[in-house]
Amino acid sequence: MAQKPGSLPIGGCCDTLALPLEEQDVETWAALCHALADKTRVQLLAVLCRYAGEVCVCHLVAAFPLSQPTISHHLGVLKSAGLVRCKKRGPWAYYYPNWEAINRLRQFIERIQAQEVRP
Amino acid sequence: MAQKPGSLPIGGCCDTLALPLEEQDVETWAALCHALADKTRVQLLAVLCRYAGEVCVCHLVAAFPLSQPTISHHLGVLKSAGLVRCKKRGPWAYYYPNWEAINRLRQFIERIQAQEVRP
DNA sequence: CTATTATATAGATAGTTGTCGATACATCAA
DNA sequence: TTGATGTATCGACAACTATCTATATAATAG
Repeated sequence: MAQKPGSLPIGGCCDTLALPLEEQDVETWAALCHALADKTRVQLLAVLCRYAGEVCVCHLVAAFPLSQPTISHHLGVLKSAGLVRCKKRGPWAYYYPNWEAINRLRQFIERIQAQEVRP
Repeated sequence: MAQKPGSLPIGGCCDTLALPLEEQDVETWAALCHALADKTRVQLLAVLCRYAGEVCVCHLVAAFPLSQPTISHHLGVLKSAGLVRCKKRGPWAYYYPNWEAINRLRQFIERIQAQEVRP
């Protein structure tokens, strides 16, 4: 078969394609994206950021056309990913964004974007 | 039951919690995150960005411990989400990042982050 | 044309996830 | 204590997904 025309000098010297990201980073970023891979959770995080400080779960349940257990589930997913935290006061639970995790997500995008070669 | 202590003046005037994001934006961002909600796809996008221009699929298949159809599947998911594009030259397929979509993802994070109140 | 190679698609399967109703747990009022 | 309310958990089910093998499609070499 023909010599590949666009055959890249991959890595500059060899034919082996190096994976740029370390396993742990891949794990972290995939987990963060996974937590935001659902429309309800994207909107939930946006609400928490918009009304940060804290938002009571009962308000969230009222704002979404979903059952209370489902909202609780989505909040749990966001919390497991570290994107939000919560504290309980009396019988109420208040969720709020974890800006550090959100920042990690932005750094991921920026690291990817840093590879772009602009004209 | 007791008056809620942390009861927020949500929205400033009423008890209804407004959803900050429009349906279409939520859809877009969830779809982008969904495409990156998998370790293999995160690494794939990183590789494509690192070696942009273009990367031949056969190199990708060689670099990952997964079957060729599985790599093809993941590239298809990234392509459906608009994060990458591809062109065929002869029998080879070359994938490359779509920086515009990656930028949309960064704008999402930034819009979320813009709500943060710094001390 | 035939054989070979690169890639995509199809089909199957095990595992995951979003959703709900039912229920348990915790907190507070009375 | 009893009842009411806010929240989390459980169990179930349908839908989706990551992966594989097998196969189809496309392009090129001989």
